Amino acid sequence: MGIQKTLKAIGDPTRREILDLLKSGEKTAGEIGQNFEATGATISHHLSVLKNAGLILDEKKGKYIYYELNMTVFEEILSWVTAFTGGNKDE
Amino acid sequence: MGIQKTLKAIGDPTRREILDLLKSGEKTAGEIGQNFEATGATISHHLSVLKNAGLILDEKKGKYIYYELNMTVFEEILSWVTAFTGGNKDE
DNA sequence: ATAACATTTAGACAATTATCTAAATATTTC
DNA sequence: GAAATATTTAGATAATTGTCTAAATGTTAT
Repeated sequence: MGIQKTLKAIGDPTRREILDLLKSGEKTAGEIGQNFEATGATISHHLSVLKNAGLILDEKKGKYIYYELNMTVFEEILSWVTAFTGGNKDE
Repeated sequence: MGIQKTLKAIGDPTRREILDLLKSGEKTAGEIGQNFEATGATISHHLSVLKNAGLILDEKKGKYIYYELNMTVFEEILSWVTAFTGGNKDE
């Protein structure tokens, strides 16, 4: 997937807030959107960027789409950072 | 300084390459620039963004300006990531 | 002092991005 | 099947960003 998209994705404050919300468990697009003043379309766009960056996963359940964090990709970010701080992770 | 500037700064590939170059020790703006096709002005701009984000420090030595990594801020990024991965940042 | 060198700053431009409104798609309920 | 609900997609626009050239600043050497 590449670290570029991922690091770019977390550079936006709205998207980081979405990630923070998902810390407490999966949520629908609507539930996420309720925490912001932006329109649903805008939140949908951010969700799309996060998904495309691998940071979140989506699962369709009937009328709703549930989003949740994808820990795997957070580990990749961790690897990138620890390559600087010295604490050695894979690669 | 705030994590926003920092995460935004590492979202650009040229800037990440600059950070990678500095892993092996401090370098002048000119030395850094030699690794890219971009003009000196462009590299200078990226150095300015990185410095403003706290990721690098600069020290003027006569005719040259030396840049080096600022580990402190990398630790901040690490904290942000580990808040997701559940890893304990206090140990 | 003047020239040469190292780097930044200023101003301009094109590409990218965040946001909006309106329309489209998909699912459930009546 | 039509209406209601949840979410995305399309198209437009304004703000941000990466890059360039040209000019400015600061330093060293002649």
